[in-house]
Amino acid sequence: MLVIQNTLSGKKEEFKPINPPHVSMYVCGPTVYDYFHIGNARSFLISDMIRRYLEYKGYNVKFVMNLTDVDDKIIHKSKKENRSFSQVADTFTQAFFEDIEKLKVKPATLYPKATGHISEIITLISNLIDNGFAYNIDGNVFYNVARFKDYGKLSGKKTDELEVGARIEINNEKLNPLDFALWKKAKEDEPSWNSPWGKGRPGWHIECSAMSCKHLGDTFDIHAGGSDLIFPHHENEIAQSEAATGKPFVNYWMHFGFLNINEEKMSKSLGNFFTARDILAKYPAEAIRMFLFQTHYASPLNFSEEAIQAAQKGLEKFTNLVDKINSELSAPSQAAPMTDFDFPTFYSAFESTMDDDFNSPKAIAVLFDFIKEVNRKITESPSLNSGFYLKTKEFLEKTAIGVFGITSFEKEVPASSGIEDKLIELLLSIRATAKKEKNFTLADQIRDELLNLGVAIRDTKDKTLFKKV
RNA sequence: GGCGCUGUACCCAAGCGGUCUAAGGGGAAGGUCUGCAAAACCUUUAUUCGUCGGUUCGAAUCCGACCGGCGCCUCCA
Repeated sequence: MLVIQNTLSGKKEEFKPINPPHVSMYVCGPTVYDYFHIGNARSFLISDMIRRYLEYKGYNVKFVMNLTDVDDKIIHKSKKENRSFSQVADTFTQAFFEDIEKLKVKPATLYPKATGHISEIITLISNLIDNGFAYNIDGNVFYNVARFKDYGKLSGKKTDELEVGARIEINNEKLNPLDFALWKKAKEDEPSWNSPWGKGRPGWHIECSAMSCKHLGDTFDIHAGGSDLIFPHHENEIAQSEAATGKPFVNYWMHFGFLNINEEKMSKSLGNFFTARDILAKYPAEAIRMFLFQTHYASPLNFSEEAIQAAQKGLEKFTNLVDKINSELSAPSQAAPMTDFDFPTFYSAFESTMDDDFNSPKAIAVLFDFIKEVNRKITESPSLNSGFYLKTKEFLEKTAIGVFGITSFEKEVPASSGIEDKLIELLLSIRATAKKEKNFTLADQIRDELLNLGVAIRDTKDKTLFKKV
């Protein structure tokens, strides 16, 4: 039984999709005004992991991630760089897709864009005005928070208390400082669309209501995002959607902890960030994923290169076993008796852990236990039935690869594979001869100098493996 | 000011009232294997969970106070 910590109730609840085996899931995606940073990446990777685990469970997941491609930051950047807002958005949309692919994120079912849904947005705003939940003041349309009695139910905020502490610049046009823009009247040199209220563009929150409704329906299963979106963004989405449809908007709200740096939230405005690109240039996607999944999604996580390196080191246990399996399966031995190994226990340990609100750190601990147990078998008996290796491979494919994407059975083909690998093989065969002749000085010299060149080698019984480091 | 999260070994981190004399990873130390390495395996590395009280037969887990860290209330994943 899968349970999910639901922000709406503040409790763990059993997950019951509206229409099983289908699951509808919406995650707030990027505003495409810059490269995303590793903190943003955390959200993308956590939602990827959640989606993958739901699929592991047999659900058919419709996973929608929006792209905010018109907004103040994009406009600001376009003015600064003297480009059109759509050029800026296109550039960083493309960069977004490049980066998530490198991070081995499984593509969402749909990536709807705000600018592709202007008519849906206008229809939704009209609906809200007609029902008295919104008002138009000189081409600016605002949501009337006071009209929505459940306002604050997600974030636990009370409207009267908010007003007290609010440092919002008071906009006299609004009836209430908490009211937020649904439609922003066009200014000079700003992108705009025609609407019943004149030229303008959508406010930030309305796009998510419009797009999630269009692609997932009035009520859907899971809506997720970073904790900083709880208020006001998700609170406002609820207000908009539920006022418009009269139905519950979302059944399960999930919120992710921040990625901190020096114990402070990583953010663009603080300037204390690393882009995912920068990190990907130094570390493989698997190491980044491992680093992130070794902490529970809702907890804050402090970023440090040491931590990524520790994760990468731990990952070697996976790759070493994968290499071993690959080499065993390339020369299968059916002869040995079938190995006695309790796969079902590991599957159920993995599942019961992940079923508990996606406890990935504990699930990864299960995987390490599994690896240790497999290695112990291998150590005990020199020759094992290939069926054992096949089942081991299948386990890793379903869990470590299918859910976490932290290793792979496919060999990465390096760009310069041709002659380079052949030269290494040549050196290794010379070294093998040297070893046979007990010329260990030469053998060690070859090993040391290969290592200096970034090639680590490892002798096994019948052959020598190498990998580039 | 309001609301919320958090403090576990050298570092990261799970733990959701009893199986905790507390998983897992990194690091460190010793051993087996190996020509030597590497990998793998074995052993060791918190009688203790920020501090002090309380509830309970029983608490890292619940309650209170205090100390420290963070976040939201304004764009932010």
